[in-house]
Amino acid sequence: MANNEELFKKIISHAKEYGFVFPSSEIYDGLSAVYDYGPFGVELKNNIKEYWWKSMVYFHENIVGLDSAIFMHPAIWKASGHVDAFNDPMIDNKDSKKRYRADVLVEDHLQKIEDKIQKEVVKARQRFGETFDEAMYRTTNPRVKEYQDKIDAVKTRFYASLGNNDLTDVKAIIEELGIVCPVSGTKNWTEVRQFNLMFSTQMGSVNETSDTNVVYLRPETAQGIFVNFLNVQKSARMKLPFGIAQIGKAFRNEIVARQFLFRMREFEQMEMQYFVKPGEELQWFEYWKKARMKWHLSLGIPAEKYRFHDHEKLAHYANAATDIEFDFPIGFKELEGIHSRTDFDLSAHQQFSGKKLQYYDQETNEGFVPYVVETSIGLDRTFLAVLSNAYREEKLDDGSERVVLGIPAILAPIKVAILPLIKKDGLPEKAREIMDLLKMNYRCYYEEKDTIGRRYRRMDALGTPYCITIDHQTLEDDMVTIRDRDTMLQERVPVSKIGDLVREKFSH
RNA sequence: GCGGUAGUAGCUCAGUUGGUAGAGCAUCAGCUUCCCAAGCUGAGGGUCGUGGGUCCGAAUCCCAUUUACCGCUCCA
Repeated sequence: MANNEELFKKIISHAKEYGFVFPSSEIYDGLSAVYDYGPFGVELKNNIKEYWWKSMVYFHENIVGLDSAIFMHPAIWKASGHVDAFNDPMIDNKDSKKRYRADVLVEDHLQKIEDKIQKEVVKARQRFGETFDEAMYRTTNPRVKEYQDKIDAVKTRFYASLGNNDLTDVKAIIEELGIVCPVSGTKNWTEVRQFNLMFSTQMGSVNETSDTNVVYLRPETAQGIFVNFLNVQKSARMKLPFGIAQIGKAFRNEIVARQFLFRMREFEQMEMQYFVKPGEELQWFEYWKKARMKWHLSLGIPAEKYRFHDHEKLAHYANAATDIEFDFPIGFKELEGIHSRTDFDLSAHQQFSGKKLQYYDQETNEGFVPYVVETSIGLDRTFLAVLSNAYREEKLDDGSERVVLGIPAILAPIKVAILPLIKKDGLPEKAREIMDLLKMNYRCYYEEKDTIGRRYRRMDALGTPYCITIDHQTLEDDMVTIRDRDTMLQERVPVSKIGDLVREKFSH
């Protein structure tokens, strides 16, 4: 385990040192759990996107793409359940480290006081019999009145503060009431905080803060697909079953966001929602489970790095769900989710929008709300999976060491490095000619500084699969050497064959 | 969010009981070099995470804050 922590740290610093990933806003001390992709990181990330997009959209005639906006109508998040799901004021006791809902804490306490009053009332009723006037009693008996006043004073203020989101006052009320933690028995509380996983902002006039102007940064890309279901189906003339694929940013205000790219507050998803006839969803669920695993394995990452984790407790919207987990240096963690979401989302939007979201089946002459099978993969997590799987330190036969990123060739940020053995005698000019042959189709990297060995090591550290070296002999026989990143073997080939050779190397 | 640990150059670190910052590698310029890092010469780069405080004087002591890591907690 300790070894893996070390490895994880090495990967993080390698990612920074070689221009893959930087902490966000670093010169201002950084911003927690936000990261920027550097010159080589963005290439790798784009390659992952392209590889996924092609496998989904290009390889399936019945899957089409979409790029919906990050801002969406606030009612969408009511319909999806995101607004209500996570909207409670919370408070922690510092001694017991237990977390409570602040409103529940206060209400429970008020209830306890009310219970005390009730006890007195019961006693009094026994004493006074039929003539007992409870309302009168509550306002006249000194002890009961004290309790009652306490409740009355706090109750109105409490609900007003809750309604106004005045969390400071909620905290003040907890302190004034002298509420103690049931576990630790102390009053050592943190501030009251509103936990809402959605980031919000206002649309329109900045001064207007009324609820109607609030818009959220989407916490998932899926809803953009659902609300466009009919637009896509009709405009692209899709028939069930069919899918809509989308790559895009999503935002979640995680309470604890940590572990490098694994849990970020701003992240990117690659999602595909597959619309099917009701009753067929589970067979499609199985289909996509297999298909997605196949995609992962096609990257050449060993199968033992992956596993399925079937959900036993299903979310409110699903009738089957599994995760594809990856063996990160921090352990097996979720990389992709495959969920059978039933008709939950489309039905909810149908209800909230008042618009029909049905598919009309020409064969049976009936309309119905399709069921949905979702595949949702974290782009940043895939990036991290590829990077951490690729990182290795090797001891070579001559006793020296090298750090290599064994990134699958098709995803590598730099495909080919062009290296003149020395930087004179016309070698750089020849190298540029070769670069011109390749740079239209492959991300190339030209380098003439330093000894050839050092340049090879630098390319290894970036994960460049092939280095083409130009030497004096090249000027005579028009042959270059191609050096393989993983085997470090070299072969000598004619310049005229380079195009074909490189194409062949990247074709699988 | 709570608790613990840490933050000195791009990286890895040194900095003695407080006395105005150093090494190696890396980077850049030039030389040298005909295939697997660490050849030669020179140069640039740090208000020691940030903000306050104590002191004649703070990288060093105190407080706050921020970021990262570890543990707990949370994860519709």
